[in-house]
Amino acid sequence: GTDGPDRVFRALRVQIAPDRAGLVSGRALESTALDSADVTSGTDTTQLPAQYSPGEVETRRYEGWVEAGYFRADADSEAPPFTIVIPPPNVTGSLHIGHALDHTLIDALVRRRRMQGYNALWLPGMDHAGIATQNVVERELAREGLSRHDLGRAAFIERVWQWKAESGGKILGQMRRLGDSVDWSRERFTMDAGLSRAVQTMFKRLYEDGLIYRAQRIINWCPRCLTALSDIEVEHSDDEGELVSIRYGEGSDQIVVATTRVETMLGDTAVAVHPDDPRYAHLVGREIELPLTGRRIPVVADPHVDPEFGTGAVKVTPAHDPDDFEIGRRHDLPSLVIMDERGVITAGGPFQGLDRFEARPAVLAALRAEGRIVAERRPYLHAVGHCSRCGTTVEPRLSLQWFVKVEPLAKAAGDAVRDGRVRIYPQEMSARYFDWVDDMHDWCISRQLWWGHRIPIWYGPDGEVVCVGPDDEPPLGEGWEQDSDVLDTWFSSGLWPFSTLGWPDDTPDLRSFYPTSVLVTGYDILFFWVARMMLFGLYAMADRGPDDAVPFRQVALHGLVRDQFGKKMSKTRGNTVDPLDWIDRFGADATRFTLARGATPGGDVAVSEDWVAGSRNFCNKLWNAVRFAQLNGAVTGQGVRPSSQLTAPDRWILSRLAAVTAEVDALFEQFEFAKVCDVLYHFAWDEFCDWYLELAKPVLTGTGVTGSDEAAAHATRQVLGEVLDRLLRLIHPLLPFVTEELWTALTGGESVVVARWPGQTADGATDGLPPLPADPAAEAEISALMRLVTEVRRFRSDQGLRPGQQVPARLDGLGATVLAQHEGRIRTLLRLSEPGADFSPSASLHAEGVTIELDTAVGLDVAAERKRLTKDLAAARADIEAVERKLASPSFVERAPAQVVGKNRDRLAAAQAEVARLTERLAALPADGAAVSGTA
RNA sequence: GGGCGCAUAGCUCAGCGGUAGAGCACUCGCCUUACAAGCGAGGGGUCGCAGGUUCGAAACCUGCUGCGCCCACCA
Repeated sequence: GTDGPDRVFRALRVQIAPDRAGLVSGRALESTALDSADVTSGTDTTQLPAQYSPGEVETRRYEGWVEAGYFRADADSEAPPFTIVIPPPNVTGSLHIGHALDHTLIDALVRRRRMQGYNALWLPGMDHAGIATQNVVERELAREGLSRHDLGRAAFIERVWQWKAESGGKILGQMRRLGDSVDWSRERFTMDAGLSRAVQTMFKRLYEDGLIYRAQRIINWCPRCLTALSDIEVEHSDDEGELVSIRYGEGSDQIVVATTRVETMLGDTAVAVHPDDPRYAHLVGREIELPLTGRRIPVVADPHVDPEFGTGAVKVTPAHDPDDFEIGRRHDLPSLVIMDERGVITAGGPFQGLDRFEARPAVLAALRAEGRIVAERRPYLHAVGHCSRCGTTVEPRLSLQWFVKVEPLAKAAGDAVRDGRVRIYPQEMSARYFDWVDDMHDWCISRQLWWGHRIPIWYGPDGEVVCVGPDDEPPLGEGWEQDSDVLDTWFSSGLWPFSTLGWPDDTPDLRSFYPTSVLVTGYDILFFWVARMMLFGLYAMADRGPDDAVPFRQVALHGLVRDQFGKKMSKTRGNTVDPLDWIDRFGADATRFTLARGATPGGDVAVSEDWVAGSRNFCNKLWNAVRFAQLNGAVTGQGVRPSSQLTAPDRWILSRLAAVTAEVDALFEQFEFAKVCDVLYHFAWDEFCDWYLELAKPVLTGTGVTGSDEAAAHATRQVLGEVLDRLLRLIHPLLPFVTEELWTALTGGESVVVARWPGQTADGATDGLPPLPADPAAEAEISALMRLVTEVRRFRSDQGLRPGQQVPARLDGLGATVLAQHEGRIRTLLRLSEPGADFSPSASLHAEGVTIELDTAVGLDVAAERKRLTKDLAAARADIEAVERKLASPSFVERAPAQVVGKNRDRLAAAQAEVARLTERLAALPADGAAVSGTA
């Protein structure tokens, strides 16, 4: 009573029938026995389909893995830990293609470590994303004609939780589709009770250490979101504005100031000039008239003013400009607030109630009417800050906020990278990190929002301020009230590497899995998130000592996903990609491979549908390689015979696989995902499929092989099985689904997810796979064979001969040797069925290589051949010239490494031989057309 | 305004001191009994420009040009 796909599965195993393969694993036999009905239904119908269909496989496999508990880490394990915490996606929406990239890379790292025998934990979770989520839900409410104030704080928060349940569920579903091997038993959310405890604990510690303080400051304010923003939540862009010069004062007491924000003049409380500026020395200390207001304001001298810029005089608006605020402090000026939290003028008078952008032209007009405008420059490009969430122009605003005193924390965060306790990949990116960490302003952490961690501060009726820890009782009684603000969402994300493991409690998870191993994320949140985790991790976990307090040992940064033209993806551009769409149409593996394949360290990834199709084709290639292996009775689990009993192609492919395995290991350690993909892709496709399988065919089918003996065939079946077995394991971290489907079918093993990695294993893991023998001799032999075959094919193609048509060739030197050893294989590769004839070793063995002889009697094209030979000759001559020039230089011979000189000598000899051979062949060619007689 | 990075085949990119590479696209020939989502062969690049260092430069240095990105309180 099973469904179709399962049948295909068992059928696969049936293919490894004992009579074909000789031996087969017990599991495969069991499977065979389970469903004898299918076995008898005939081999033709029970073969693997010719194409891989990911859809059904992926969901079935994923659920199977979760049920089997493969992704669950064990805090009591003896094995060395490997931990990655997910960069928690915002609950605001769904995962985009950038997440898919991030998850693909993380998953590949985690899966490899798991196979290597590490106690691997990938901890999943999500971020409550304070302002972003609140905005989304508020927008939703707005569609119902409601505002959050209509609901009230408690009901609104309830509503956000509801929203989180839906949206969060969607995200988790997407992660399953991607194949993320996360430990679902450890899923976290930044607003969980446990994490809230961590937030409160952290706040209290910082507060008690004097690292959190409350102060009246000019902060970035979003008049739309109605909250403070931190510096990094402000995005600057060069916007068109106007630079207006206004005359303040009258007669000899006049001074001209320039501003881009005319309307703020209503709040001016001084004019500042440079102390050494002779032009205005006489005015310093005097009061002049401020237009439109009837107020008189002082002229002060402040070194901040640049006498070179504009008129050298600055209007000072302490309540609405951070610089001016500082000047105001230095000169004890009053701060006059002329705007409310929505950016509406509250200064009274004719401008009362105007929005800041309406007030600007209105004030300008009024000034002009009084003849106060000296000059106007427009358009005037200058940097303007915008809210990173909604794009609204940020308004500097004087208000009472909570801040983290960053300096001591940032110093430690910088040092951890400087002295190598945390390594950033690629290293060049650490420069950016230092730029920021070494020059960080205090961090404004209070937000005037409802969705988030409430600031754990209570104010008493008599001005008392009490910080309430998670285990403290909040002060009760008349007049006590909790601060109404919430914390910046990055406050809780900064705790993520340890709050998720149980901190502040000393849990087994925290002991086992902290510090985490690698942090994988896009360079775009290096400042937002990575730096904050460094700040907080080093502080909170300081009792572990400097080495183990770090939140992660390595930071692997990747880039942004871009479209096929390298353009940034954006909704307005309409070039965004939904990862689910690609997964539906091409499969999760193809989607993952496409992303991984472009992932150079720190580099952006350009993708398009064509590339995904290419990756899908690769999956299909693997599928068919296994199909081939099945049909030919590949054997796994037996290892391979000693080299002396193997054919050259067998030894060659094993040797190559050994090299590839080592290469892949080294590349993974450097987070060179693109190269890992490249190496595996070319090994699997070019070397294994295009050459090895073709070479194995005659052995396996017993045709065309000298002696065609069964022992050799069995040895090759073992090699075929062994190579595919290991290859699938190597690719599994990148293509988890196909490899699982194929590996279990091929080997009868339980799951490749928990199969042992073919390369390096964790310290203490004793059951690694034995290393494969390197065999340089076999590699040389087979590459000679490849050259020979390629040369003949090229000739055939040049001459327009049909495949399989006899080629009149003479083999010299190595060519002859290769042919003598591999004639059967070569005949198969060249589709030459008849033995002997025009294709045989020649008696003339004057040099290495192949000589193809034109037989005009059968109508071969002399002109084409002459063209080819001439071209090759020119290339060879150019080569000689270049190398000779090099070798003629005494300084080259003296100074270049001996190896390089030797290589060049070899190259020269080879090129000279080539020229001789080509010259001879050219001379031997009949005149064009002349020899083609009527007898052809 | 400051800092960083990039300019290599039609497109996207790798190579970063010793014979110019990949994928896709393109041309030609093939339904070869694993795969036409395939097989075989091929064309295509004075490595942005100008100097310099070196026996040797796509790679190192300088300048220029053209693009990105990050940071930023110059009114």
